[in-house]
Amino acid sequence: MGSKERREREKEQRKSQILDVARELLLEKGLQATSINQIAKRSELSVGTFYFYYRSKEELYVALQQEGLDLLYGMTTAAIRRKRNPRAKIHAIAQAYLTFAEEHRSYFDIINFFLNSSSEIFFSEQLKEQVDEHGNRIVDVLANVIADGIRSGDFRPVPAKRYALILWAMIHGVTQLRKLRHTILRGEDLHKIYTDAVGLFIDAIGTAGAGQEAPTLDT
Amino acid sequence: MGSKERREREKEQRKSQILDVARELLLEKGLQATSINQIAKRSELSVGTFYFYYRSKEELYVALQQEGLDLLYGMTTAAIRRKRNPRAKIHAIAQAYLTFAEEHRSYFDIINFFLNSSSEIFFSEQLKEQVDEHGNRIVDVLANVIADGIRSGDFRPVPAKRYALILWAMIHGVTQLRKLRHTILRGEDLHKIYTDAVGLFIDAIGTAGAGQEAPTLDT
Amino acid sequence: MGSKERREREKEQRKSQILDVARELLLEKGLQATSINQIAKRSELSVGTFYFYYRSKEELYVALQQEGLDLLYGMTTAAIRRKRNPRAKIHAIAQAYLTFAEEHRSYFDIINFFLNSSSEIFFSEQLKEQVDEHGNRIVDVLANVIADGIRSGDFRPVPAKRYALILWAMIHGVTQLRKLRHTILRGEDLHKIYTDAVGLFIDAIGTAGAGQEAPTLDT
Amino acid sequence: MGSKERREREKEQRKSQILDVARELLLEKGLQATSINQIAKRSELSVGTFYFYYRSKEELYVALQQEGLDLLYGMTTAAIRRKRNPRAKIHAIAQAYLTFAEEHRSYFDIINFFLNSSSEIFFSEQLKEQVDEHGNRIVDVLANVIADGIRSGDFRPVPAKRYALILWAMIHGVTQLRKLRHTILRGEDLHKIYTDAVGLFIDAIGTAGAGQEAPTLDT
DNA sequence: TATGAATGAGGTTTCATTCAT
DNA sequence: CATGAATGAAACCTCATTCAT
Repeated sequence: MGSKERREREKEQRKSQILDVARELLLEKGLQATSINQIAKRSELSVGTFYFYYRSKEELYVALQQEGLDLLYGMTTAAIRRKRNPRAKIHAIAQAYLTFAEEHRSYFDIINFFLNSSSEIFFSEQLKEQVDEHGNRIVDVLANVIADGIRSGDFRPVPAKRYALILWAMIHGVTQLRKLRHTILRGEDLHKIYTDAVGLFIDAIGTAGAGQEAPTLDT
Repeated sequence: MGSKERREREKEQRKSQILDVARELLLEKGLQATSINQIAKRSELSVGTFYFYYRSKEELYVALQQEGLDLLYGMTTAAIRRKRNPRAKIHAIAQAYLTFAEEHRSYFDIINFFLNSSSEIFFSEQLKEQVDEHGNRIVDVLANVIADGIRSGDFRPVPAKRYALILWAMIHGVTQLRKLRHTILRGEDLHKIYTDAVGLFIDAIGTAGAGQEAPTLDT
Repeated sequence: MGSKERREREKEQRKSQILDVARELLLEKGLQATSINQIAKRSELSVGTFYFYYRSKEELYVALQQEGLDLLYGMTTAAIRRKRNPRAKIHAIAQAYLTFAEEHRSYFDIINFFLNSSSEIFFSEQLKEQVDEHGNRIVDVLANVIADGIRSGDFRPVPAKRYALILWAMIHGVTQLRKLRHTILRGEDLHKIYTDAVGLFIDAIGTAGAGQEAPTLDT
Repeated sequence: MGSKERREREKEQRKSQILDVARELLLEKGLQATSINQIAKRSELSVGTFYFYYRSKEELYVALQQEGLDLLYGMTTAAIRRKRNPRAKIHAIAQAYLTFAEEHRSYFDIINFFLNSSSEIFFSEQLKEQVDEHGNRIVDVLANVIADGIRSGDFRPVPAKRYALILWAMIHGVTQLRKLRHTILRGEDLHKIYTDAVGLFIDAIGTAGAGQEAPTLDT
């Protein structure tokens, strides 16, 4: 009786295996240079089989995106679990973002791809919405942290969602600087920039009185 | 022997015409979908002639990048020319950046492309350095404004270059949000986010005493 | 042991359902663009099941053809049932053919496909014979009408089968003109052409004396 | 100076060579089974080069069609050149049509393809008009012959164009019967059917008085 | 009976680049 | 300087069919 379920499970596993290979290749050769044929070959599947699991390259990208965003979401929520202090929470989230970008570069790249206008042409409206829904959850986490901070008196009463977006944009922007580490960033320490950026944000929305103790940065 | 110079000048004009067409196509079809053959056809040149002026597609992209960065540099310096107040200068620069992104989207897209890791694979080390040199000038402008502000007592004594990078990353990050305007940003005003972001930066590095008069935002 | 018969009946129903879907898709996307996978999906069957009912695509086409020819045969015989006058019978048959082509386009298209030399390569000799047998019945109906007309003195003593073939070829040829209605036929009324064509045939084989009363055309 | 012209001429030759190969393959394997890759290979060209000469498969088909229709037009006009008698002219045209279908089967098949509804999906409106224009010239030849016959008193005053279409449809329909020569046509002589069909048409529109001398059929 | 995963050759088309003229 | 024909690998995707379950 459970054979149908097992089949279903195996199918999901296959899809997941394909995603693994795709991520691997993405990391090696970049998004543009990775082709379905390559993915199929390294997956030890025929091209036809690939297309049995994913209707198109587009759909593969979307799946990759969602997986990446889900991972990031997990890392984000895990990061704030043990923190009580809103300032510490924000630092922790930022740190998680950086870790994500460094240790899961292929995911980060594909998220970046979606933020490029190439994607506006490449993806259908429907798929973009699916993706962004996943992204939204992450912004919501940030917004909640900020809202909590406001309630606790740590932060000034700023519009929580708007400032969550600013924070995310800043973090993401700084992370992108990584690409310039051999040129424009020469002589600068990316991690310092990162910490300062987050500190700057907290300073700006923090109230004077509240806890200025050094943030405990734990990876 | 002015004929040699004239030839040189004509050559530059040709190259510039090709760039114009390339930008046009980029805007219409996106970077991936634009081919050399298309560029040649619309330029009313043969492919061969294209390859006389540019050794490869790579070189064309680099030229496009540099042109874009030069334009951005011009807009940036023009923006601060009439401002005396460091805070106003920063607002002006940010505004210029937004204008650049909106009115010269093809340039902005190609800058974005360079910030993607696709570029790390696509471009040779040498060319990347060329490009980044141009980018550096813009960061320098920002750093100078911050340094000036520190000297005048408007800003706290932060490391100027580092904070210039932070500011740039933030501005760039917020500008990228544009792609999400139909989904995650629904209900939010991108311009407000933008202004708040810059304000936040200035607040954070500003000294308490100095000019809090409303910044005069002129396009 | 009616269960065996019931199974047989159900099997026929299934085959018929598949044919319905196939016809539907044929009408929508054309013959070339319709694939077994699509047919299976829309039939809510698996591909495997499709291949249980039809050994190959070829066999499906043949079934479709036969179904179409049977329908046409039915319409043809129905058309002449109430007519007494041989001339009226021929008009009625022609009219039925036109109705068939217009209201069952997918059948008409597939008949046309068989008349193309593609079919000579595509189909096995055996299957072609099967198909043509069905087609033959229709020619026979025509031949009988002509033979009747000869016996009754309405028509000259022409070779009945040969003239049946001519009539059919003419009718079929005129029906094909439909495809040219927007170009070559501009300004011409296809129905008039049709009526004149049939009239021409009857005139040519008709004897001078016999009933020249206006043919009663009823759909 | 003439080098440009020579280039142009060579280009036309190449296109023509490609058409030759395409026709050859069409004859061997049928339209559906002939692929661009095959055409390129047998032309001893790369696929890329094929696409330099023809923008798409569609365009190749159209070229083939036009070439075929032009050939048919030539054969048609040549056929009536030496004939004075309108009846003889019509016989000659019909004969030319049959010769065309038998000796240039690939052209005939592709004309047939255009008359199928597959083409309605496959071809763009614009290309269809181009093709039909070429087809129109042939119908015009027929219409002129009929009009002449009416003027000379050989034929009754029928609408020339309409009857030209009927004649063409009949001829074409009869020619299609060829495919059935092993099945439905068993025991019938296609040539006799053909002659009778044309004779039938002439009888029907001919006036009683005019020349009933046996038509001189010359290939 | 029924399923649906798997195949892999083959489909059309695009691409950056070269080179003889 | 300029041309544009030629390349051929590689892109994405579809197809009829099979077979273990």
